[in-house]
Amino acid sequence: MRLIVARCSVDYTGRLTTHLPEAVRLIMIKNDGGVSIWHDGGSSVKPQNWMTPPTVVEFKTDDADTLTHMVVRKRAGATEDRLDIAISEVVSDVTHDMGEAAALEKDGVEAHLQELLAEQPHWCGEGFRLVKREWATDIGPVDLMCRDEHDGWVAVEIKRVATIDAVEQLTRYLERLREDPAMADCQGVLAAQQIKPQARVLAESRGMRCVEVDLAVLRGEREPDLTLFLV
Amino acid sequence: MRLIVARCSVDYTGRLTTHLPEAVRLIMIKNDGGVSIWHDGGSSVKPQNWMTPPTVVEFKTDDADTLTHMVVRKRAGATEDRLDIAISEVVSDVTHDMGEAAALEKDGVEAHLQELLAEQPHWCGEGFRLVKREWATDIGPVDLMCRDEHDGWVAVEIKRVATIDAVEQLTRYLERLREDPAMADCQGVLAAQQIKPQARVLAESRGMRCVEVDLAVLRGEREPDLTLFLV
DNA sequence: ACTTAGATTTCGCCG
DNA sequence: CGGCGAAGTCTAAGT
Repeated sequence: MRLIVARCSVDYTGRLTTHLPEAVRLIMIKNDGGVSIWHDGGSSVKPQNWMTPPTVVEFKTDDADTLTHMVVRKRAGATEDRLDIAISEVVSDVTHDMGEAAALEKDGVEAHLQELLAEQPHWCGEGFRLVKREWATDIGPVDLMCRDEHDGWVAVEIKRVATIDAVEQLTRYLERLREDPAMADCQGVLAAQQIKPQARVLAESRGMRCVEVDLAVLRGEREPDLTLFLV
Repeated sequence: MRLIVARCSVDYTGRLTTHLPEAVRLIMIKNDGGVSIWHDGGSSVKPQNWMTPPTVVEFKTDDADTLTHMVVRKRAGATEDRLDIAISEVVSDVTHDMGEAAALEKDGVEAHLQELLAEQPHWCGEGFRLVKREWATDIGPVDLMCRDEHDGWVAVEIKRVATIDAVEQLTRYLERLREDPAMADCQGVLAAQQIKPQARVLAESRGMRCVEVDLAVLRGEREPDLTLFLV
């Protein structure tokens, strides 16, 4: 990884056009050709400009061998994406070998939530039993297909954060499932760690039930809130 | 901006839990408290771990004054987000003053497309006249509200790339608008630089018209394709 | 190769 | 401050 701190201005042309006035910035160049440009202000997680691999990076120097321009190019279909970096002063220029990649291990994303709810479907509704995870339909898989206490079919859509899009998605699944006479009265449940108010309103107006689930409770790390039962 | 290159392992607990095995990485620390952690492999634009401001960053050193741990904390509602960085070797540790911020100037995003179509609504349909941009409904604003050559209402949804979500969005707007008897026969138009095939099929099955627009033509930089008229 | 859906999405606007 | 829509979204998985 090469890290250049330099006073520079940057122009990008590609999907859109942008310009960055001259300032001191960090230019991060990865071995795979990925380039990102950072300033101390602004976002901590999103660069001011960038180009993802595969790229061709060209360095231009003056007579004194000082870096004066960088051009980063990428083929983007018929046209070309281009990052032009004009450098007026190099403050620092170092390269570090970081060795091989070490992947990030995650726990607690939507897939994990689905596993836990598949094991404990009763959190989706009283007496629910799991029939199948990832129940295939021709418009995509239903996260959980269950039967309720009266043996009725229930399609469960799982999100970490449920927005109006999740309601639309579940609506499409239910429309399709109910075309089968055997599932004509299939119910819908939206299960999420967080359900946005508008999503809840839309879901309930369409007769779906909404369930907010707590990851810690699902993992058995914490008891569910018993207040309601104690009153 | 402080740039630390170090052999380290990282644990994050917050919205989810992650672990990064030991490797040499770049730790970028901004003056506002934002922290991001980078490796040479993987994404060029997204850090392996990060924490956005406001944060509290704590540096721990051993007897020889060598950096051994960093803890980055952030209040996140009731709980706390935490980034634990265990450092076994510091390769480099430099700080650069980058001066004041320099904002990014953009051109060519959806807002720009909307401006151009608002000025030249005939690209959305023969004889269209603009009534209002950002026509408010209680489920969000309609991009353009127009009247067609027969004085009929038309709701226009604008996207850079139109997917099935854009069709759903326009469908919701039309449902809501048509509840008003005066707009009971309001039509829908989906205008975009690119319309995905599945979105086009769904839109047309719902009686919406689809229009692909060319930014260069809208800007008057290029003549529309005249082939059809010359044949 | 293309499409779909998730993301610690992030970011910005508007109420 | 919360919700919603856009993003040069990016990225991984499935077809």
